[in-house]
Amino acid sequence: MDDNCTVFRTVDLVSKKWTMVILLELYRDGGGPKRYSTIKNEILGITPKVLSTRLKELVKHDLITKEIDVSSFPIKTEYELTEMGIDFIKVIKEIKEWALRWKVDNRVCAQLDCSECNL
Amino acid sequence: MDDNCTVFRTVDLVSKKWTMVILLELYRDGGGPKRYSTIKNEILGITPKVLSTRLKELVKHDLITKEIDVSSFPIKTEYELTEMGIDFIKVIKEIKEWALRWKVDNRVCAQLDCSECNL
DNA sequence: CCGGATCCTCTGCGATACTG
DNA sequence: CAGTATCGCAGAGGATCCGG
Repeated sequence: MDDNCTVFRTVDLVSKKWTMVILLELYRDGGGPKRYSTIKNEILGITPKVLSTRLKELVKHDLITKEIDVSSFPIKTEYELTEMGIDFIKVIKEIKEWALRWKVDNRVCAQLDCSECNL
Repeated sequence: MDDNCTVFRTVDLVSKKWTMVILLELYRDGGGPKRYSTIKNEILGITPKVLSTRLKELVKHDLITKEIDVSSFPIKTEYELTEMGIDFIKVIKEIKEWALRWKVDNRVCAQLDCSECNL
């Protein structure tokens, strides 16, 4: 198995730090377009540089789209999952199912069944 | 969403670099126990330090087991997926399915349907 | 020999400040 | 508001070394 393998390269892309969390955030609450600042404020602990970097990667690989509204002030940028990005959410759902089967070690998630994530 | 969320923390664990590739390698060829050197030689590009670190993490979180055979010479260590680890393979399979749906961009994988990964 | 540990380098991430 | 600039540190890459 080397970097000529599709799965290998895909894993390398999506398993970068914060990537799945960002995708999950864009999926929550119905999956509509979300602004940079909204994402940053919802994801606790992420820094602007990393968020910016990840968003660019995701746009480049067509998992999300970026729309800039220049007419408004202040400038409004919105990110949204593509069909391909939405389809990837099922992977994260699978991770959630697995985690709940094997690793439920805190009361909050056990009670809520991770409903906060809207998964 | 913060680090009190089970999904959040699980993603942080499994999305570390090389983790999924290692799990996949332990699943290939029937999923029997495999030696440190075998894993290192099969996964092109991984360094001994990172492999060692990831294996420890995976043992700690019960996704794999480590068995040391002191009686033999040279000493033989073998790693093997636990039931929990095997169950996680379905996540990686889901990633493969997704990759093949959206990202088949090289002939090798398109032809082989990633059969080299035994997925 | 095998299964790592060690040392060093270098990219990547975290934290804060700042700008078009 | 949506990022970039800068700095410091942790983690990954590369080579070598070492105990059993």
